[in-house]
Amino acid sequence: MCCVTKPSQELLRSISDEHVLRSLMASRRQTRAELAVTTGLSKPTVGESVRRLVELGLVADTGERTQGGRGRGRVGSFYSLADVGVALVVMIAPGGVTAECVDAYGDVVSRSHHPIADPAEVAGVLPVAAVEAVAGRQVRLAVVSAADPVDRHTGRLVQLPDSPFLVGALDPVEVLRPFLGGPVIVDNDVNWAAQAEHVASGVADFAYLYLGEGLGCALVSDGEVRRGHSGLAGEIAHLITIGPSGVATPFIEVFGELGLRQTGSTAIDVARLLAADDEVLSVVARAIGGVVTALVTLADPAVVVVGGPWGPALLDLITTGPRAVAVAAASVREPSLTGARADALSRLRTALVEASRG
Amino acid sequence: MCCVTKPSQELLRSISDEHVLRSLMASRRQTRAELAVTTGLSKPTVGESVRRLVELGLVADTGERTQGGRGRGRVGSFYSLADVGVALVVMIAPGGVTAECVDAYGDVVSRSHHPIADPAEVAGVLPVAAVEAVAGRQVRLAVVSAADPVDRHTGRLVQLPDSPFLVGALDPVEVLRPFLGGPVIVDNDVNWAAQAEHVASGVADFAYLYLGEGLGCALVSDGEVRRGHSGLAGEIAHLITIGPSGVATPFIEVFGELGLRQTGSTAIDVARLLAADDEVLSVVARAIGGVVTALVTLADPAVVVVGGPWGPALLDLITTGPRAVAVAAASVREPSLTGARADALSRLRTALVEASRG
DNA sequence: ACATTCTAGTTAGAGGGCTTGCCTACAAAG
DNA sequence: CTTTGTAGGCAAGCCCTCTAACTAGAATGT
Repeated sequence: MCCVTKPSQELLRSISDEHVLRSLMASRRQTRAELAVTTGLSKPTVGESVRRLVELGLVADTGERTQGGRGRGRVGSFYSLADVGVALVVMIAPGGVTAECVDAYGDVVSRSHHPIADPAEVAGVLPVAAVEAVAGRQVRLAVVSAADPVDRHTGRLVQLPDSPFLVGALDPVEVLRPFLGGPVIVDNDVNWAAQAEHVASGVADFAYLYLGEGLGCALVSDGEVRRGHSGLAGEIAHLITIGPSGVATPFIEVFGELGLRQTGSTAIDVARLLAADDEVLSVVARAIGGVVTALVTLADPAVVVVGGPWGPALLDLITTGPRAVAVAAASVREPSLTGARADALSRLRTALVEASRG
Repeated sequence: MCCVTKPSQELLRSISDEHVLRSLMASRRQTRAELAVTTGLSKPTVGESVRRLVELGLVADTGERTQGGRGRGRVGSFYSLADVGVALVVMIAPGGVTAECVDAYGDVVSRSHHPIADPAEVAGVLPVAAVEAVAGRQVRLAVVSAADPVDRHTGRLVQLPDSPFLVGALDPVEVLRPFLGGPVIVDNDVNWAAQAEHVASGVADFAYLYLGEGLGCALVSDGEVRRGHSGLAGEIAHLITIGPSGVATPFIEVFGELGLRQTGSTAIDVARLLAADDEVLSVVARAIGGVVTALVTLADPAVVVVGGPWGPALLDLITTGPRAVAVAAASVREPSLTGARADALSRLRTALVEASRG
């Protein structure tokens, strides 16, 4: 079903250009001869493609010449991507806002972090972090991770009944629009964390269970994070599970009944939970077991990855219901940022390829 | 990311051929001039493409000539797909086995149905139904719907603990292999039913809840049925929900506690359930509500479609938990067969396009 | 009866992209 | 100073698609 486009010479040309561009992204600084080898195209074709891409401003002669210890032979010109723009990666968490710029090679070229004490500061800090990270660079798109549910269509943070609202009401699309000339992609931090685990592990079907101040979950099916109709997939606070007395109870209320929620908030008190005695923890684990059973029966994951501040600590207590499924602790550090960064890189590269098509 | 292939003239040619082939599938019997219009290609290009496809045996001159009341002008030759093979669609249900052949136009060209009284008869009846439907035709692939969980990798029917095993142990791939020269795709009837609803409604994200002798569910995310790692996604019999007394209980056991399971079997007694009084039905509905809450929180569907022998009857009693989500009765008739047929057609067409690439 | 009109299909040529093969430029090694 | 080996350019050929013009042939109209 691939390529529903019309057959034309222009299509061939753009495919050649894509090969050259992606090869330069994979290893910068290549001569035309090297490009011909890495892309599998012929030398004249690569020469033409490079000429076009230089003219478009996407590729530039670095000025460097070969001969650097590569034996005899005529000097060659090194080409690399021109100053072609970056992707902005933003992580909005209750503890602070982080902004990064990633270039098409996947390198983080700038970074800015602002701790905050109160969610209300986000609106003020976000533009500051963004402007510091951007620092005048051309930004082609932005990818945002936020610690709250995200509306898939608008990109706004939404508050669900009775679930902790850590970051607070915010429209990242609107706030970031002045900094860039492209799309702003917003998603939940748990979804990005799952994306990072997916990239790291290569597993196509798994569930990511996040246990922290908030309760979240992400589902990866057929190699993609599935966000659902509104982007609220995995908001498991109200999933029915086994309560302390055995009565069917919404997941989040289990913590209320156990006195493990922060006073005056819907968030879970992580410190108190980790300090709880074995009896309480076994009740918590049984509730988690009910949630994992739902994950397993509905999504059939190859593995349930558990992350978050207190999730991995209870790993050994978690059962998966009647079907035996592996349970593992999350392995990626800074998972949300890593996942968002990976997505930003992939989108930036695709955007450049699109740009080469005019 | 489309088209990672090498740029070559052959690629253009194959794209042209694909356009011509798919146009002939959409409306058979076209002259070269009509094909040029429908595909958007030029007349000489279409002429060459048709010549190649005729040579490959995929397209044939029908012998018919135009002039049928279409005014003056030179007579043209009508072309259509040659005798190019069919797809076999098989539905294996507790009540019987149905086999159909579908051609590349989407027409059912043959059909055979064999009722059975006992699941043990499937193994004997399946080859008979298949041979009757096939009747000597060239079969390029088979798509099978079975009323039991299907192992995604082997295509075998698997028995899960304590869930009704309606069709019984069977390896449809092995049984059907003698009848065809291509792949055999096997999946759960509920997944196919969801596929049919997806085609009919066009909704990209929804859940399909099947309530019959067995309990099943299918999830459609981003426009595809998601089967999970082993193909067991949606096997909800053991999902924890609200039991008759309020205690957290596996879904299937709710029916056991209410005395609604068939004696000596794990299946639900549909007749008795439909005849039950309101109090029992409200308990059932509350249990379903727990399941739907799990569906909604985990998958975030745009709508929950309810199908099966007794599902739609309880439609008004079903609640969706804290998030309001539409609940609707399934609308497609013969949903499993329809969904399997649609998939078979799509695969057959793709197979023919592949064949044109040699 | 014969010219007109209109459509199906073919032919000719141009444009352009990719490849192979060969050539030039040029630096390091001997 | 010659040899060797690499970067890059040039020319020819192939082949795919397109446009434009042309041929074939039947219905219409006078």
